[in-house]
Amino acid sequence: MRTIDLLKSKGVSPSQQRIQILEYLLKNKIHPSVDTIFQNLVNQIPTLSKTTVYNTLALLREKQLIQVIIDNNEIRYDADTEFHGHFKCLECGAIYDFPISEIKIDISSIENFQISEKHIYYTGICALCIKKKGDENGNKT
Amino acid sequence: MRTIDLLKSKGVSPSQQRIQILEYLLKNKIHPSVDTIFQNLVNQIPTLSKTTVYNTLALLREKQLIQVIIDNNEIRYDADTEFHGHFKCLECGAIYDFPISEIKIDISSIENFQISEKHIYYTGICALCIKKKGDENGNKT
DNA sequence: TCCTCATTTTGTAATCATTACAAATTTATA
DNA sequence: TATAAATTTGTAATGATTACAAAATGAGGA
Repeated sequence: MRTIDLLKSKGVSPSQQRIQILEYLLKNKIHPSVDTIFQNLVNQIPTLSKTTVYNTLALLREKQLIQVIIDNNEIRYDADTEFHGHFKCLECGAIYDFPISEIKIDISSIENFQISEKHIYYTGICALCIKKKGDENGNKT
Repeated sequence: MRTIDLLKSKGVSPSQQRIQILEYLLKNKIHPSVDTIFQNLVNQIPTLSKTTVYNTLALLREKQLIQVIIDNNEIRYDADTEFHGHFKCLECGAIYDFPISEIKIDISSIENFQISEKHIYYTGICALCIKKKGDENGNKT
């Protein structure tokens, strides 16, 4: 589906800014921050304001066209709205996706609760960074 | 185990500030923020500085004596280090614990990754707030 | 086409949690 | 007691996010 129709299907009028921001997220699956999105789009839309990026992302989130990753210092964005987990590498800062096939929770403690968002967020060191560190140590002596 | 021994067992020298902060978390299972902790302890330790609270919590987290809940606007703290999920009510702000009996992830995408923290964070509206809202609507007309 | 109203965008100025940093205090050790 | 190390403290940044009002844009009717 075209980005315009995606927006329309959720009742969002497709302004240039909204189209470009959503399109950026659909094409760049790097879980960018507000600042990354802004820096990458301000070339194409020279008048773009960071407030617009904030406003638009809040709207897209509300309409469930995107989901957010609550990171330590900032929020990162993901156009993949399927339920999945995120892994943040504390070394290089990259955020990886990983699938979740099943999660069993004892529902009794939050029975009758109305759930709106589910976040699965792991932190640690990714394989690339572990290897990099190992190599560095190996080169010593 | 006494709080002092708990600290010692992880190699943390048990200063008054550290004892009181950890003890506060052990006794008040409300997932408090830095500010809540500070406000509640400054009566007992009049010289207490917010920086100390930050420093201490970072230390306790590093030593795995506590875990953190990465909330939208701030970090909240939990002395229960067992793996479990958190539910944040967007209406009243309370954070509930819930047990997780099993979580199956397709490990292949993050194979050989070194995991240090796992966060399971749901948001929505808790049963109390749903009921409250229902009652309010019922009282109308 | 022009006018008017509603929507969207923009820029600036707050807000607020967190961090940086260096001085002051406390504790441990010789 | 004297000295060094560890801990605490206060103040000043930092930086993401929000508030808010003005400016720009777009839709619909006369």
